[in-house]
Amino acid sequence: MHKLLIICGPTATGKTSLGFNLAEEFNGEIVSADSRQVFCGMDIITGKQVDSKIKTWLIDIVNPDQRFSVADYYELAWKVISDIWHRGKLPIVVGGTGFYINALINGIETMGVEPDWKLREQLFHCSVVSLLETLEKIDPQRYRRMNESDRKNPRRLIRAIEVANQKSKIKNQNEKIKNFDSLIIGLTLSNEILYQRIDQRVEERIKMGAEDEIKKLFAQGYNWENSVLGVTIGYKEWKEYFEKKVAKEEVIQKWKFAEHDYARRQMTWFRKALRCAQSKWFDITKENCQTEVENDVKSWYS
RNA sequence: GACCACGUAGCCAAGUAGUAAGGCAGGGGUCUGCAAAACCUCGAUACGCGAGUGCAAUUCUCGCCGUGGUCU
Repeated sequence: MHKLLIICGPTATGKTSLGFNLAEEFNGEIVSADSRQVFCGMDIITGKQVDSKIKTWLIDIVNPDQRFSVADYYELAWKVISDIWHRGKLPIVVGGTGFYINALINGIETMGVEPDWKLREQLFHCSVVSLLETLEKIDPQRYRRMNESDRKNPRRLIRAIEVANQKSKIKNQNEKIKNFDSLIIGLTLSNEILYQRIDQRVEERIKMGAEDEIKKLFAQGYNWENSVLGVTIGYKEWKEYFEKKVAKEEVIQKWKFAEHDYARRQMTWFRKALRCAQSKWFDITKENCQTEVENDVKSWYS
């Protein structure tokens, strides 16, 4: 059976470096699972890393003003993975976007129901209550399945209505499930140290020219509204700075906090994912972490 | 040294004679085509110290300490 290695974990845990090492050792290629590194020109702030010897796929594949979603990721990622398999190499999925990784492994049943942008725009102005009423009317089952959190989430409600409108397009789950042997490696460490690492990395990115990167993107015609910049950590925090409303120090602090928050959300995702599949956590602050991972992969791969 | 102001959770910050908003930070969670998004949820027994008046003080009075400012 084909093998698929997956490396996940919150930001700033060294997933990419580990990926490169393992790729070298096991004749692999990297398949990125990162919802922001797909965008061209967003390099420093999203933390893109390249290795001259190791091929990395699914980085720099669209422009910041183009739409990209899990569905796109799913299609592309499987295409790439199949290709790597055909060439007799090991695909190593590396990334922090839990949603993408989860979709890749388990498939998405409503995939195939494309976004109805007209509908979305229409419903955008509706209150949560009226969205709920609409959904309850057209798809009571879905309504009942939703939890407290999702019922108050307009974005999810709108999507649910969108799906309900095109129910016939929901694909059979089985079609989407691929057959492969996967090993998931999760990287962790205590929040305290993780936050220190994040803060340090933010400082480094500023030194590397984060501010200039944003200016360059502006110069290319991208702005907070027409691109993904306005909803991306490390970029959106600068908005008020460029509007001369806040000092740079404040931007930096907000950026750090946003990364902490993001790391926490990533962890809740991975905690769940790693509970079921064939997977294992590694504490990167442990001395022999790297060796342990290598041994695990070795015994799984052979 | 004198005068004035202030002293509320890790930080910022409201407020009241009957034991106290909110924000940030922090923790937990949701998740099936925007996911670095969007959304849900949870704390902490915080009113500088001492005395006085009051049924009752964080809230009033006095003293002390601390911080900031003004003045000679």
